[in-house]
Amino acid sequence: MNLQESIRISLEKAVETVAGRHVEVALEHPRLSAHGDFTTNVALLLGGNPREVAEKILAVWEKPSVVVSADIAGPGFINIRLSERALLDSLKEAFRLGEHFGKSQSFRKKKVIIEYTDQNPFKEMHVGHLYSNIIGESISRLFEAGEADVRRAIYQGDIGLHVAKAVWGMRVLMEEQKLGLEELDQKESRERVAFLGKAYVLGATRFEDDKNVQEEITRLNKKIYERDKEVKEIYETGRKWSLEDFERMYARLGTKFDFYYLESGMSHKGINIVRENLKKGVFEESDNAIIFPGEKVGLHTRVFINSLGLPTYEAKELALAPTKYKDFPYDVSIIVTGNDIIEYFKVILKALEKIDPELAGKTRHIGHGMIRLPEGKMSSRTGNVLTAEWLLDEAKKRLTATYQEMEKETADKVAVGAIKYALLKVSIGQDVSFSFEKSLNFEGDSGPYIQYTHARTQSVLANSKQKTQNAKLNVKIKLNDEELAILRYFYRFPEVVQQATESFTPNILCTFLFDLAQRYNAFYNKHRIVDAENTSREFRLLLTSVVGTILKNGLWLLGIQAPTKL
RNA sequence: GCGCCCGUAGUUCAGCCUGGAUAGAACGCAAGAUUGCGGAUCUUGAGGCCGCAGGUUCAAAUCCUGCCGGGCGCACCA
Repeated sequence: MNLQESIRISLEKAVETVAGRHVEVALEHPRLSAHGDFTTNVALLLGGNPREVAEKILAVWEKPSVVVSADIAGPGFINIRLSERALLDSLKEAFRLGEHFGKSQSFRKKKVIIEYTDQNPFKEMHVGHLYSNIIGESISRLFEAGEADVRRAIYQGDIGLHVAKAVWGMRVLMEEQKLGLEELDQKESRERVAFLGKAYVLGATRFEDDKNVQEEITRLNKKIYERDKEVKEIYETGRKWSLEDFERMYARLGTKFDFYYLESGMSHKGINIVRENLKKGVFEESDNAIIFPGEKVGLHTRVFINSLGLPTYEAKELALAPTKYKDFPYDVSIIVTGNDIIEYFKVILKALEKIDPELAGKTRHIGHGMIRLPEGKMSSRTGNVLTAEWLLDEAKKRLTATYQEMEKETADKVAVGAIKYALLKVSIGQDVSFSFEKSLNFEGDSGPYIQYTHARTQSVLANSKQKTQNAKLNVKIKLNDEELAILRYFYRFPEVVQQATESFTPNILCTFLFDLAQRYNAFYNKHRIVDAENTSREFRLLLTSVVGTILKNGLWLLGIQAPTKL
């Protein structure tokens, strides 16, 4: 914000006079509002008695008019307080910007590609994929708010043993239930994928238990690779069901992909890249396989092409990077996956660094944690898999049971928002303990609470006879401490968005929105009762309008819908 | 054994990258106010050797080292 800039620059000038050299001044927002709007520890860094140094700085500082006071505190911090006028001006500025408040040009014209979700056809979306999706979508939107040119990508494992297991299971189930492909094809999308899910579990279970089945599935796997006539139709139909159902889910989640990459498309290219670089000495041969000797650089040694000459995940990943670049010459490439493959990615990036240092330098891997459900148990063996769909439906079910008057469509938005918020409010990389009770609670640090507060602002504005557009702020009014407290808080929004984007931390945005919502509710709860005397109507409406916009924009950045009525 | 991540209030988590003031929230708990309820709302409060031990620093939850405890990964699955 240029408010902050002007203070910093003038302060640096003062410091230069005192210290005789240029020193960068870091202006921070103190944790306690009693410590002012901005604070700096520059006096502590210059040497000498910090309090004396601070006094000297203050003596020569030509304060911008927005600064009303500056004090020395503690060991030598300089605490700066802004004038009411400055705070009110920032409110008006935010109001003027409206929908643009929080947006910036920080990433203007930067091309950013984000790969996330990475779920596999023939299997249902698991809660882990859901988590990846939620993070990826939010990061995409954060970059979009900075005017980056963003493309969303998904990489899907459409081939491999898991597919063969599912296809095998399909055939068995179809025979048992005397159902044909056409018949199944008529069914609803949800039923079809439930069938696929069942088929996969059957195949996976029997694969473990029965040697004959194991051989059969292995043979089937090869046939799928070769697109053998025997399996072509069933494979392609199953894949179609899967991919169609994914779209239904993406629509529900509010996400949409620009690029779809299939693992089967990377095999050939991956092999070529590895073989070429084998000659250049990037890779080595060992036990008939081609490996990357990661141990030499403190990483794991990994196989890129196995002894049968087939590319592994790593080789395909090497092919994916240039493929993406060809489709969209990016400045930044972000890949979101579970943190269990962090070590693999380090190896892949190291290999890529030797092959194409530029691409490697643009790539950033983000590993997220696992979802823990304390109220239930995880069991993938029995078919009691925790699917994303189940999680969303369960949340919706619980919500409608408690709030029976809520419209179904709204309930779904709130349920999805509740889950998204619960997952985004903790830092990426940590495991998340998910609790329905806490996530769905309309009180406390939850998605529904933010959505509720947003809806409240909209209803306040709708009920007010006075149009906010015409609201003129009487700057002569004396604001009380509460009012100032909210003003001191909300104008940091653009800064928070910026920080969340740069460091991939949507959780700080959650914290901010929650704090703001709390302050607003506390303020409003009082004044709808007391009314008029202590605060001006214009001020309340203007504030409501700005807070509403921030909550709306903030929720959008998190990928959460903001209904105007709950 | 080696590598990576984690350990903060009863619980779930921020804060650690970039060291600063009294370590913050939420839920839960306790007390009070109000109320047409054992519900709702508001106010206040209690609750912390920041895993342990060293080191660096004017200053350490934060940086470094060692240890203890937990999770994950360590060559032809993704």
